[in-house]
This record gives sequence, C-alpha cells and structure tokens, in this order.
Amino acid sequence: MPEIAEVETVRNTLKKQILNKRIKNVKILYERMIESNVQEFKEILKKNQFIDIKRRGKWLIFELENHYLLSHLRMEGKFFLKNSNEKIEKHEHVIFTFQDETDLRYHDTRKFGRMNLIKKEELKTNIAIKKQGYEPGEKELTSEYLLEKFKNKSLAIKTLLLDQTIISGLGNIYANEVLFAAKINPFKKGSDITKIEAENIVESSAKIIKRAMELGGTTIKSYTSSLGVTGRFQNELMVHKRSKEECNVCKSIILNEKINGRSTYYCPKCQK
DNA sequence: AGTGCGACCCGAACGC
DNA sequence: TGCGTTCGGGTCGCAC
Repeated sequence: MPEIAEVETVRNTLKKQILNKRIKNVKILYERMIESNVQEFKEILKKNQFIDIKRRGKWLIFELENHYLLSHLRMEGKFFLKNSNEKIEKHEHVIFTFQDETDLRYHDTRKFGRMNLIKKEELKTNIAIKKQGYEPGEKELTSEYLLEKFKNKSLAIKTLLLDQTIISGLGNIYANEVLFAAKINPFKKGSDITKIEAENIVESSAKIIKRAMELGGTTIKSYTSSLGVTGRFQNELMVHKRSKEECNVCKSIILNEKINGRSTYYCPKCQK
C-alpha cells in the first residue's frame, strides 16, 4: 500500500521522467477515477505539461501550467512510463501520451485511486489537501500538538495514527512500525497517551519515515512504486506482516489482531 | 463532536 | 479441478 514514503518515491522517480514534456493526448478508460469533469480534464491536460511534482501526505500534486492534478494512489495505484505503441493492459485506467511517443499510464487493480484537476488558486482551499495534518519530521508535529488531538479520544492509538487529519501520510505499515519503535500498545486509548509516549511517536515517526524514504519505501505484496522501482524498507520491518515470528528485540512472538477492522501487528512484551 | 460501519473494487485465499 | 464465497484495505459519507 503506498504510504508517505512510497508516494515520495513515486514523486522522485516520475520527476526524472515526465517533467516539461508536452502532452498530446489523454485517454480515460475508467471515468469514475476522475473526480472533476471528465471532458474538462481531457481538454485541459491536452497540450499541457507537468512542470513539477509536489506531495502532501499521500497526495501527489502534479503542477501544470495553470492547474494542479491531484492524485491519490489509495491501495494499489501505480504510474508506469511506457512507449505509446505498447498494448494497453487491463488495469491501466488513465493514459497521458506525450509528444515523444511515450505514455504515463496510471494502473490500479482495485480502481480505488482518484484524480482531481483543480485551478492553481484552488489548492489552498481544496478540502482533501487542507485537512491533512502534519507530516512525520515536520517541526509542527510536536508532542503538544498530538496530545491536544488525542485528548477526548477513546479510539485506539493505532486507529488515531491512521487519521490523516492528525498525522498526514501514515498507513497501516508505518503505523504498526511507529508504535513498535515508540513501545506503545496499539490498543491504548488516545486519551491515555502520555507526554513521553507522544514524544516517542514524534521521534519514531520522523526517523522511520526518513529511513523508509531513503530506501525507496516498502515493497509488499505486488506493490512496486512505479516504473519497476522496488523499495527496500521491507527488510527493516520489525512487526508488520511478521505475525508468529520472533520479535527482533525480545524474541516474543509477534501478534496480529484487528483494531477497528484493520490488521495490527505488535510485540506483546515490547508494547505493554 | 466522536464513533461505527457500509460502500467502493477485484484478486487472492479459502471452503467444499 | 473447479466453482462459489469471503476477505482486505484508504477514504468518504451517513447514521447514531
């Protein structure tokens, strides 16, 4: 699942491949993927060019001449660069063809990803972008901020780490890893999180996301970020997808239980 | 306001 | 072997 580190990897990879190439055609094979008007989407993208690629949390923000293309990969969204003459595959839903006869193709097995085209001045008022919390590693992500968000919350801390309006960019993999590093039991209620635990979340999340970005993210299941780029952070996972294996710290058996319907991995001894 | 849950999708895993 | 069923997961929208 692409989380903040995987999305950053996609951004870095695509920036080397698609900037400043003139788009000559846009094909949309699954219209529900586009949140804005489909006809307008095609007309505006045609003859346009990607000037830069930014990111907020898990959102990719493609900068065009007068617009931004917002793209969320959700579970399995991927971008591939291909020659235009290559056969269109089953799960390729949006295709941008450049003048040099190469394509940027959006591939999404589950069709969960979304794209939205907005005018540049609409970025700061865009609901999806505006409601994102702070990212791991940003100086505004402090223990005081987290404690304020966690107070009055009876939800498990694991669930709160997945709330994009609190911390922007964590998904299931890194929420599990951050709680292990911070030595916090994932079932603990938000309102019971202590100052020290909040500080640990701030430090652990920054450290883990920085390291994951350096390694190009985590490759899990069939997920590769884009253009065949494979992340290497999966070699450093301490708990995620490791149920029934030994904890690297204390040798206890890693458990897998559902919290609010989401698969949660933790060490019962290190995360009391 | 906070919380819970179905819907959106379809390949993989599972049951028989 | 093959068919049918269940499950998972990020986010939204709606119900309570």
